[in-house]
This record gives sequence, structure tokens and C-alpha cells, in this order.
Amino acid sequence: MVGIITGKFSSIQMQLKQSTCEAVMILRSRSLMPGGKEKLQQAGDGNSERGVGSTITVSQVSNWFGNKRIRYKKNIGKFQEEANLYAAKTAVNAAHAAATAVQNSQANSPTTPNSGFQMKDEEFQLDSAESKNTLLSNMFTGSSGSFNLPNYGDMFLSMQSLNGDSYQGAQVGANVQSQVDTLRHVISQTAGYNDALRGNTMYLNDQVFSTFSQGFSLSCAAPTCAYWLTTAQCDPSGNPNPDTHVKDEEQSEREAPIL
DNA sequence: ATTCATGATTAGGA
DNA sequence: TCCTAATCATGAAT
Repeated sequence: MVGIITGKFSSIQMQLKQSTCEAVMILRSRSLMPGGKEKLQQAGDGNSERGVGSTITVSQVSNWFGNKRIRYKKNIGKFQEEANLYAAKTAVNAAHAAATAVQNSQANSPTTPNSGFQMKDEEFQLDSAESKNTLLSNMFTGSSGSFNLPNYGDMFLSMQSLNGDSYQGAQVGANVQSQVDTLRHVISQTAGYNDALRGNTMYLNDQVFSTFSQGFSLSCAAPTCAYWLTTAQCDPSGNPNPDTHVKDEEQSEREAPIL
């Protein structure tokens, strides 16, 4: 089970990082359009009626990321403590759910032990631009998130897939669900920003989720995101920490994707 | 009036 | 040049 999850999530991680990277680079390329070098056009077409605040500057984005980084860093202990409390609180419920799920699994298909964990592949097909957009949209509409699985590094995954019928019962699903619930709680406690970006921003560890009001959204580790936005360097396979990331001279720069 | 959240500014360091 | 950390300024909430 763990092996299956690890393999699946490793693949998902790379795909979503690639998508995130592309989203960031698209956003950056828009910010550097002729005549708009400093102005960052807010994504979306239905924004003109708002009048005020239709554009934000690169400096604003940088300040925003910088403030979020430092202020989250200051409160990381509080967030972690709250997350732990909530995890302990939901552990009992998860255990009950696991027991029930195992019972059901055994009753329904006792000869197929792997049936307890199934992931719809189509949910992670990123071959077409449409499916990428769908996934990105699904990821950042408030019903999604990311968390780090112990010993498996930073992994991105879709909570919609984890929280619905993509999983079917079984112990592993219950354990993951427990983490998802914990994450949801953390997000619910840390969400609600409504700032220049006019969106909801949620923090978990060093991950940042920004849902822009116009539907365009992106997500990545905050330092990496800011780094991509300001340097035109994008490497989804690299270290999320820009300090040890693509600043490496041996790492070739990647151009922003052609729109 | 006070507290809190947040954008912006500044100094210092790599 | 860009980051962090500290600090200031300001508006909203209490």
C-alpha cells in the first residue's frame, strides 16, 4: 500500500510541480509584457468592471510574498501546535473509520487486497492543456491542498481526489483522510486573506496556496514561487528552497513558455 | 482607545 | 540584486 502511494504521489508531485511552474511562468511572462513591465496584469477577463485594483505591481507581489514568508515563519510554532492538536483529536475518528472500512473491504472483496486503494488515473492525466487547467482549477478552489507525508519529502496531491470516491475504504485511505482532515483544519484556521491579490491564501508549512479572484491560480512553495516570479528560472524537479535551487550555475535556465 | 492584520519601507547581509 | 528581519503606517475589528 505504502509503495503504491509513494509511486503514485511521486508521479503526481512532478506533474503538479510542472503545472505550477508553468502557471508561475505564464504569470511572470504576463507581468513582463511590453508596456507592462512593472504592472502585473491580474488574470481573468471579467475584472475590468472592478475599476480599482485591476492591476498589481511586481513590487506588491514581492512584498506580499516576503511578508507572508516572515510572518508565517514567526507563527509556524502556533500553526504546528494547532495542527497537532487537531490531528490527535481526529485520530480516534480516523481509527473508527479505518476499522469500519477494513470490515467493509473484507466483506465486499476478501480476495482482492488491493481494492482498498484505487486512484482514478484520469484525474491526473496532464497531457493536454485542458486537463492541466482542470487540475489546476480543482486544486485551488478551496477544496484542495497539499501536505508533506513523513519520510517522503514534499509531495503535492489533490485533496479532491483524496476526499472523494477516488479512494475506496481501507486503512490507508483512512490514514490519509486523517491527514487531509488535519490539513483542512489548518487551512481553515489560516485562510481568509483578502488583500491586493483579492484572493484566498492558505498556508501549510512552507506551502502557499493562492486563489485569485478571477479564477487564475497558482501554488508552490512560497520562496520558490517568488523566485520563479522574479528570476525567470523554473525547475519543478529542483529543490523548493531557492537558496539551493536553480541559482546553481550548473543549472541551465529555462525560458518562460511560449503562450 | 486598543488590538490586530497587512502593505510598505528600511537596513544589513550574502 | 534579492533576501530576511525589523519596523512603520494604516485601516478594520473589538
